[in-house]
Amino acid sequence: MAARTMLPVHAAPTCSVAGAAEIVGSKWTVLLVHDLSEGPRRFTALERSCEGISPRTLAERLRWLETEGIVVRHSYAESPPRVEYALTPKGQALLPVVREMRRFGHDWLGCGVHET
Amino acid sequence: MAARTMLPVHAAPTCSVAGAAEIVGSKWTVLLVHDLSEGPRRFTALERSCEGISPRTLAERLRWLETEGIVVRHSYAESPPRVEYALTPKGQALLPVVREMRRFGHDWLGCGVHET
DNA sequence: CAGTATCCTCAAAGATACTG
DNA sequence: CAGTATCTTTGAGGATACTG
Repeated sequence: MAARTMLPVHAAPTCSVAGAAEIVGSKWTVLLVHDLSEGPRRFTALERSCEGISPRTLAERLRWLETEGIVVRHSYAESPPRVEYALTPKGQALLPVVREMRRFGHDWLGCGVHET
Repeated sequence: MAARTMLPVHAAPTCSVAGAAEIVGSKWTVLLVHDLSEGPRRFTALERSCEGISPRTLAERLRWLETEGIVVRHSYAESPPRVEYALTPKGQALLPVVREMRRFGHDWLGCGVHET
């Protein structure tokens, strides 16, 4: 897919499925939620687990997820600086979707057998 | 989201979630599966229920879903011509994902309350 | 470490018109 | 009815380099 419009977000989609699709409709979004489901993660950790994402895209996605209320950013004024991202309750509400996606991938795409 | 690459499909994604995201990662795909979950539908019917999709895009999406084995096309040599699209077992396996998406949309996006 | 700043590519998909 | 043919826009997101 391509130039899908990822951002209208508050245009109140016609149906709940379409609304969820706006959010789920990105490989990165889903992957990030999946990663964060195991606990808070730092920028670099997410960068590593999302094979091939660029820092630009990662920062953008995280910012977007934050405005969607799916992720929270916690910044600790330490040295070296530490920032962690975590799921909000809304973000956690997305986990059943991710779970079913994983099941589907496992059952029908013949992959992910050994993964979490 | 935008110019997301929707088609690598057989590049065997790293994990099952990513694999499913390749499929679910389009508003249209999900909407079409959702529509077809109620039974076979004709081109024009799908065109109507997918508010705003162009015939070009619809035809393309359907073709893609067909090659993915998610949808079957049945063409009846009548006059006027009739073509119907239906979900395959693989396509039906996607329904739990759609169901969870709908639940999420309903619970957190405040929409879809009266819809199927 | 956790990002920004720039530049650029490229494919999804809209609009419109036409056809077997 | 069920699409195809063109043409064009658009914007996500990759690459790379730099910074508080």
